[in-house]
Amino acid sequence: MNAKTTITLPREFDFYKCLKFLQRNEEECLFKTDHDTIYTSLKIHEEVVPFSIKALDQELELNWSINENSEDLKDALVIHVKEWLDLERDLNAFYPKLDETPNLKPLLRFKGLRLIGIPSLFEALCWSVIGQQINLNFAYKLKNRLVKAYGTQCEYQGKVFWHFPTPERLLELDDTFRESNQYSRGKINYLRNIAEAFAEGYVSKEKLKSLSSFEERQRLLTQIKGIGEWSANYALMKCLHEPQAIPFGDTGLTQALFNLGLITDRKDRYQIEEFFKSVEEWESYTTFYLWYSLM
DNA sequence: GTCCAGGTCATCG
DNA sequence: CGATGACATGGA
Repeated sequence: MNAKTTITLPREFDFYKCLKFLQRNEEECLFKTDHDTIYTSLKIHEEVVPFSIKALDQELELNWSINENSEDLKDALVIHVKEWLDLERDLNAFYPKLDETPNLKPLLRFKGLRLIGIPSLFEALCWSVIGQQINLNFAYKLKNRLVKAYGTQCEYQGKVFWHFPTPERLLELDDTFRESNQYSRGKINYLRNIAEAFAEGYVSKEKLKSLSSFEERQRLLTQIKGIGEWSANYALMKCLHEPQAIPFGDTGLTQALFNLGLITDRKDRYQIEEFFKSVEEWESYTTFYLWYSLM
């Protein structure tokens, strides 16, 4: 049996700009897209539920298959999609900031783009480790192999995609997998460290949310070996939509800032800190728009 | 062949 | 402390 619901869209929202970001790499396996729909999955009560998100004029239409214990499935899906696509944020305070800073005006052409997140903290941290130090194409290849070896396959409306592995599954990572899949020793160790932290309950999204300051949240994450400042801030930005989470050291970020003439020395952290003072409270949104400017 | 990609850690001086 | 090298691989 099929079920559906809709989400009314906020004012500043452009589905196709978001879709372009989602379509940036063909190796992406956690969701699939076509011209107006996203196909993906959400885990609820230990069950992976595939569903679709279709863009209509004024709303998004969610579709999924009904099963026995899906009482609160609808609410969970709506909350998840709102979080993933950051639909609740009021962007009206952001665009004046871009308009006021001369070199940021080019970013106004991305109006309606939302900060596409990674609602699962575990996945966000693993993805940050996979992306460390290598180019994005290679990172997507590595993620693809990891997910297909340890994740869950889904099929919905004729599309095939995957759900990210659990921490318990990634505890199984070993040298056999490493050697045949071109992972470095470092990445495997780091992924295992993250998996351990989650399996033991030492790190969780709930725990992170209960901390009262950015510094405390950053500290909890960087206690995992393999999660440095860049990875912690990346995860805080993509998972908690933390406004002040700036992924310092990010080559894409510095490249974009340099392209727009906002910094003159790509290695000068001070210049980057100074720049971000001009977009206070919107640091992560600006970062996301800067990344988008590179696509 | 060299250098750099959505970095991090261990090991120096 | 700050500097340096290793890490796996592919593309420019």
